Amino acid sequence: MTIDVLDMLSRVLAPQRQVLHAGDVIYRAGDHFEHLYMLNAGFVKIVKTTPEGHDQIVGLELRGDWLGFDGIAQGAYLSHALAMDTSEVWVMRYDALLAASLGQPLLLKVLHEAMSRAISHSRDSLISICSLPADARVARFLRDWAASLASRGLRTDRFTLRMTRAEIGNYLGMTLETVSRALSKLARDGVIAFAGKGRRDILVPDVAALSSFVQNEPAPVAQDDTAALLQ
Amino acid sequence: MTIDVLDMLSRVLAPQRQVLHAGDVIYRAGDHFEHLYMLNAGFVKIVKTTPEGHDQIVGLELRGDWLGFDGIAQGAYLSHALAMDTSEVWVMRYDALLAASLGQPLLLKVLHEAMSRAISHSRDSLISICSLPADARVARFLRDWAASLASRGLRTDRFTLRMTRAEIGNYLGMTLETVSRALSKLARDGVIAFAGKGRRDILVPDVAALSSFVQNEPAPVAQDDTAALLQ
DNA sequence: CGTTCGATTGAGGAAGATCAATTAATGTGG
DNA sequence: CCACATTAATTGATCTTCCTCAATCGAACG
Repeated sequence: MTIDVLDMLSRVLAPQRQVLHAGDVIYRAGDHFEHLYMLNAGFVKIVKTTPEGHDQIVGLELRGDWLGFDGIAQGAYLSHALAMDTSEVWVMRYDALLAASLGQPLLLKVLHEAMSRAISHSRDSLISICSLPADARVARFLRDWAASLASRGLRTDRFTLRMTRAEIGNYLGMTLETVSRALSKLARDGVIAFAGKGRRDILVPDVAALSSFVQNEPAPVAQDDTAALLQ
Repeated sequence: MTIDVLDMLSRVLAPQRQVLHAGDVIYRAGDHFEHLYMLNAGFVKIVKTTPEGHDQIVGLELRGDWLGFDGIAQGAYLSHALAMDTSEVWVMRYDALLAASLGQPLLLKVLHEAMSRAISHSRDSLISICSLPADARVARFLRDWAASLASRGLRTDRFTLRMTRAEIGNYLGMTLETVSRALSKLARDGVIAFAGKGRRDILVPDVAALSSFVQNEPAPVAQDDTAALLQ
């Protein structure tokens, strides 16, 4: 389905293609907003610098993902987009996109659906951080990653984390040590296994086991179950 | 500025107005998506039920805010929208909105800007939860609330929290006791004060003091400052 | 006036951060 | 190809923050 979108964009807009290498910047916070990007290959992280000067990873994007929505509101991007691997983005002027969407309602539809998904996704991240203990958060991260790969037709029983423990921890709101311990525990429990020499190649024999690990973690932090009913 | 948007929507679409009372449901997760809503008055919370069955507040909306974006992607809402006070929403069919926007590019512009802001806002919430200790998170919550009121032309030196400690804690990812302790500490430090008999009326003599409290909290949890530079 | 709900405050405990040491993988210059 | 430097990852030992449990207090309401 994301392939359809790529297809359509390619046909309707014939966008300029831009090849990137690990470390390349696609846009930076503060840059004048003019373009949206469609990631056609590779791996991109979205980073935001906090007022206190720390970097926080707020998104990890793969093929078929849009980049740059956060620039629309203020006419400037509010985050950095950085290639973490050899990647290809399609560069599209926002105004050209809007113009094209007048004659191609489907284009507007996919654009809105992508923005809607982006809202839901960041809300889900929030929920994950608020309501799951560290181990389960790491498990959920791996499960979501596997699901991401699956939706793109890639294998999910074995994949390579192309990021450091520190980056994973930053993304999930915990320290790199906690990430490492969580991964070790998951491996000890047989939910995942390591392949290769470095410990970035992950084997997931059973995605369902990962999911049930997320569920069965004892600690439901949340209170306020009456929130939906009261007031 | 949000007034302009309300103005335009009122003129262009003449939307149906719906009055709500505390506890009324605007939409529920799973409901068929058809409408977007513009909140013209009152106070609405967006709640999502986690797979584990707990409720998490993912948004608090005031006058000028849109409701329902998360329904676009899947044709069904993914969250509940609940009035927390007497409120008025304008009900707009999404397809009518799109149709109207063809002849009124400004309409599409404000719609996109609102979605863009929604993405940025939930990312900012994530950052707050990931990178600030509990006290600072509460301080930031109050500061953001004051800023929200200010942008709507309301007074910021005194306002009423129309939610319980449990709801605030749920929204901020901490327990109600921690919220209470944080508020007590802020009051002890003179950054805020309580007015009235109940402890929901907050005095903020100096918004800047709140902000500096957020900044000066000793604990920068984040590591991975090299994230933006490496790889 | 008692009941109920929300808020505060205290004491103890647990999850995870911090500090520190070790090992493994990668890269560099000789 | 090897010694050496560098970065990433693991693991352990403490320490801090915040959660949990519990008691008290206040306000609102019938």
